[in-house]
Amino acid sequence: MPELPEVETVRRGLERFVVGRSMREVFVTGTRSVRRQHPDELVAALRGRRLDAARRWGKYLWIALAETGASPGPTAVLVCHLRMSGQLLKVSPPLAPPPPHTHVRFVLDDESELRFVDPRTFGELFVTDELDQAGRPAVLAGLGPDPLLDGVDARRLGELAARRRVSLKALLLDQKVLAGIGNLYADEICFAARLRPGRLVSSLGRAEVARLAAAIGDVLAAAVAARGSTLRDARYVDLLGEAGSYQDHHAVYGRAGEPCPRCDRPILQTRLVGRSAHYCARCQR
DNA sequence: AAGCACACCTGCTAGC
DNA sequence: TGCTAGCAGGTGTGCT
Repeated sequence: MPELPEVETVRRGLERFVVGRSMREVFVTGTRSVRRQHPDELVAALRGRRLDAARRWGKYLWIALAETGASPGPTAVLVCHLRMSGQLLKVSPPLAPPPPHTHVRFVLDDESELRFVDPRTFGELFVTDELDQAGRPAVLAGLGPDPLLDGVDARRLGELAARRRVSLKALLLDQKVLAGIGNLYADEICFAARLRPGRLVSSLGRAEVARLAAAIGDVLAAAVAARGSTLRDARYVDLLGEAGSYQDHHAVYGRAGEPCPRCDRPILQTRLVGRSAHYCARCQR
């Protein structure tokens, strides 16, 4: 499931292999992946545009568009969210036929193709020209700070935690609090912070909040360095189809019954805010 | 106001 | 062996 580290890895791939190219043609099939606007509108906004930059905020990804040749036209961006099963893949010639669940194809000016593949069709693409002063899509204004781009403010986190009656798991998953953490990294962060995912956040002490803030930054940075997590069943791969390696460093996620890497007691699995949660009852309080 | 359950999907897996 | 029910989860919506 693409979360911040996976989306960041895809972004870096776009920056390296796609930025600077132009879109020769765009093909949209099906009705699910482009649903905020008519596909014709998206195609018209993209055709002939140069891909100028790749940016990210939480799990949202976008590509800044520029006119080719002539003076810079009105700035617009192509926004993408991979949700559960979305992939952006760059395929160079000779072009294999698009795999099943390929919903959008961008033909680039070097004869390569960027593809949006998404079996579960939760992911989406849209074009917008409504940007804030920092050049971010205005529709994303509700997102909280990005832990990687903005850092984690322990004081703000502590103040938020003090006045909310939710579990730590729910707080970490709330994209208005911090943007980019999903179910997998929420569990890994809780383990690194030695806090149970079910802990009520209003009960956290100052030292515990400090541990939490540090763990958020540490876990996400390590996961980005490992190019994200590719699970057995999940289909996350980077722009060129390469798997990540952070799954080899998971302490708790998907490891129910296996020994805790710190104390050897079996990892427990439970259910919290409708999600699976994994933790060590001895190491996490 | 804020927290919660549910819908949206398809592929995989456990269990019969 | 073959079928099916259940599970996986990010976000938006609607209910309590």
